[in-house]
Amino acid sequence: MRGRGRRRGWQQGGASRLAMRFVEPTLLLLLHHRPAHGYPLIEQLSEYGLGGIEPSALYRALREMEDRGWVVSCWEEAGTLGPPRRVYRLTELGHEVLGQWAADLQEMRQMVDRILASYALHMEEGEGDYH
Amino acid sequence: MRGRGRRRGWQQGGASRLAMRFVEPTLLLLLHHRPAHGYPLIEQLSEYGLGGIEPSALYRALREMEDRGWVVSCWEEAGTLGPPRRVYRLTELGHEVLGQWAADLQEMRQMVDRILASYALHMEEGEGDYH
DNA sequence: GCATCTATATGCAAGATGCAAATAGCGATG
DNA sequence: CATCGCTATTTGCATCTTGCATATAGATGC
Repeated sequence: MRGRGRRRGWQQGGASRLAMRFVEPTLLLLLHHRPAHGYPLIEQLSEYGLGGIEPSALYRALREMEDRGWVVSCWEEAGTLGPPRRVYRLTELGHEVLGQWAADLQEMRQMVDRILASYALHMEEGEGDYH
Repeated sequence: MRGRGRRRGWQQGGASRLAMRFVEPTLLLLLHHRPAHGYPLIEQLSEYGLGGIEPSALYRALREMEDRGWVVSCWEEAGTLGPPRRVYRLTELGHEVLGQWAADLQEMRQMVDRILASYALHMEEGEGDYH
């Protein structure tokens, strides 16, 4: 993997910590789509705007999700392009958690919309002044 | 302040940590609207869906924003309903940071849209199954 | 053999968070 | 005036999270 998926734009400053919070639900979504091992998920996350995640953070997130019973893993020894792969698969519990995350993200989106609307309104009125 | 603004709904589990990330930009927005001290901001945050924030977390966030030069504070001794108030006011730098936050939140909103759209699509196709 | 890519894991310092508690001024009630 | 409840801010601390470096190691091509 080359220098692709570096962090840029919104993923800096306070927003970078914000981005990390979306790793968990996005992993659930990707694993809901199909079972996978960690390494390619790094690239897939960047397609969702989560580029540049630390590999260690990703692997730790997957292990923790397994501890919670949201996923289960097994080793794939043959046919890899390197060492064995730990392949994760969503459980029924993980499926439920994903559903809850989807609901939470919708509520969160409404909150963000409220913030942005309030900001836009105030910019319009105040012509971008500060006091 | 009575029992209002307790945490509920989306602000539980992983999403509660997510919510914390919006405290900083929301404070910038509220202080952009008008200068204020910490205590009433607790209630105002809950109007933006950030109810139940720990007072200590709020006060620490304000102090840190001051360390970074995004706000300045002064003491209001007279006319309070209790002890002196530390009143915060947005600086020009804070105004710029708020603008950056607004841009970041818009990008983040797009990311969430992509996640939710992908989830909805997959639910439609798979009838909510997991594999 | 050696470099490179694939693949996962650990260790640690620094930073963020939750919860409890300390401090203290003000107003109302008895 | 003693006390209660609300207003108001701060500190301490244990724990959790994060970023960064590093260890390990199989596969492939030169």
